[in-house]
Amino acid sequence: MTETAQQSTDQPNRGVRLPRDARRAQLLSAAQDVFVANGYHAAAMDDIADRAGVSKPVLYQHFPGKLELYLALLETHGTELVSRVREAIESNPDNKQRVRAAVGALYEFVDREDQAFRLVFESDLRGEPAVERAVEQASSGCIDAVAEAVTADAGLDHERARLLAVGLVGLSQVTARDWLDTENSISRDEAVNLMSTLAWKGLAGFPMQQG
Amino acid sequence: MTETAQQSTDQPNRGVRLPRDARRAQLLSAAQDVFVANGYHAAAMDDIADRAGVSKPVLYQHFPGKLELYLALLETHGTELVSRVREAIESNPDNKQRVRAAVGALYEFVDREDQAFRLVFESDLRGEPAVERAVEQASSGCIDAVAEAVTADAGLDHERARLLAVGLVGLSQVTARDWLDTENSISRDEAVNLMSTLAWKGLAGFPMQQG
DNA sequence: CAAAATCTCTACCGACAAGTAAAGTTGGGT
DNA sequence: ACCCAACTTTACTTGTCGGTAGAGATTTTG
Repeated sequence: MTETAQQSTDQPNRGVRLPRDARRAQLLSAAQDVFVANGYHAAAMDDIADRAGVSKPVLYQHFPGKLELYLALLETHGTELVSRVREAIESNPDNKQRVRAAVGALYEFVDREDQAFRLVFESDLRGEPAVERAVEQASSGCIDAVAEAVTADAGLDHERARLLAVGLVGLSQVTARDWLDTENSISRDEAVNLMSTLAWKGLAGFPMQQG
Repeated sequence: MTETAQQSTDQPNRGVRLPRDARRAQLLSAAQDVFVANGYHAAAMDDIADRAGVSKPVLYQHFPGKLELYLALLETHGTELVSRVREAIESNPDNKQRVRAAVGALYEFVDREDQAFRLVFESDLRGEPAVERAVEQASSGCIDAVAEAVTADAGLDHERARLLAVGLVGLSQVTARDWLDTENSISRDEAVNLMSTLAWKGLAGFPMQQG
């Protein structure tokens, strides 16, 4: 039994009091649903409060404003993603399998039920430094993780290795989103296989190319 | 005394009448600057009018609303991009050079002075069907062009070829943007070389993989 | 040179959403 | 059972921005 049950569409539990942590978690969850569905701008604080079965001031007792609420989600999922990618890479000895694991981690993140990736990869809030920083942090976290693994193997200097890493992460991210949009598509495993093979074969061209 | 000579402080041409087409073009240019700099939401119609040295009602005599103005730019640059990619592919006989030309076209587009790519690749307007359609059209236009070239060469079925094409386009697009952000970086040509090599070597792994 | 048509500007309206103050309500401690 | 404290809610304020009406200027035409 989930004591912090979500109020999806109706609000049967309006008025019930929750411990502070549970309430905060519930608000975050509701906010995520609304932000994912509508984007930052179209998401109204009223919508979020309604979704949580709560009124607006309650929201403002837990978060100082809309931006902070958004940032809390963004940072959580950003670091989450970076962790998953790092784990995937570090828990595999072989470099080829590392690439596959990294691509797999990206796909898994995109395939999550809560669609958290839309916050990180499709944020519609621009010009806000804190947001750009959070997104940049997630992005460069993944890139650095891949770049480290690639540098040694491909025998490239840091700058070029990083560009390759950017390519691999971008490739995974974009294809993962496309794969998700294409409903009746091939299985996730096969998509990951295709992409990691593409990446690996591509990388294989480089040591001899440079040295 | 009552000279309205204040005109020349910011916008020297304030008050000057222009033929309809010229005015429209100027407005589009101003709008692009503002949309690129601030994104859709933060761009105010007043800003655009000011930037064009014109007042707001003039804007509304040429475009029925903010959305239509935005769409006009989006569609123009979207089709422009697709054309460039198609040209790049079709004007090269060799498949390897086709890949390089396609990647080069993406980089060129991103490297344009007016930064039009930010409208197509970083649009912060979501939920508006017309916008999603325009972006989708640009995206799929590029993808299809690449997919056609890839299908024959790699001996893959349509679905997998398309996924690969998505990967190549995504790879180019993401790395191009990253390359642009990294000021003191390697030259565009070398970046294009790196990426198209990565793509080509990666693709080379596929005919034998499947057949 | 004068008058009208046309273009442009200043000033305004209304909608919408973030954030808040004060009233109302519920539950826990004694 | 009662009262206090914390939690919730209703209802409001405020600021911003898309869009518009009517006044003012300028070029063209008779």
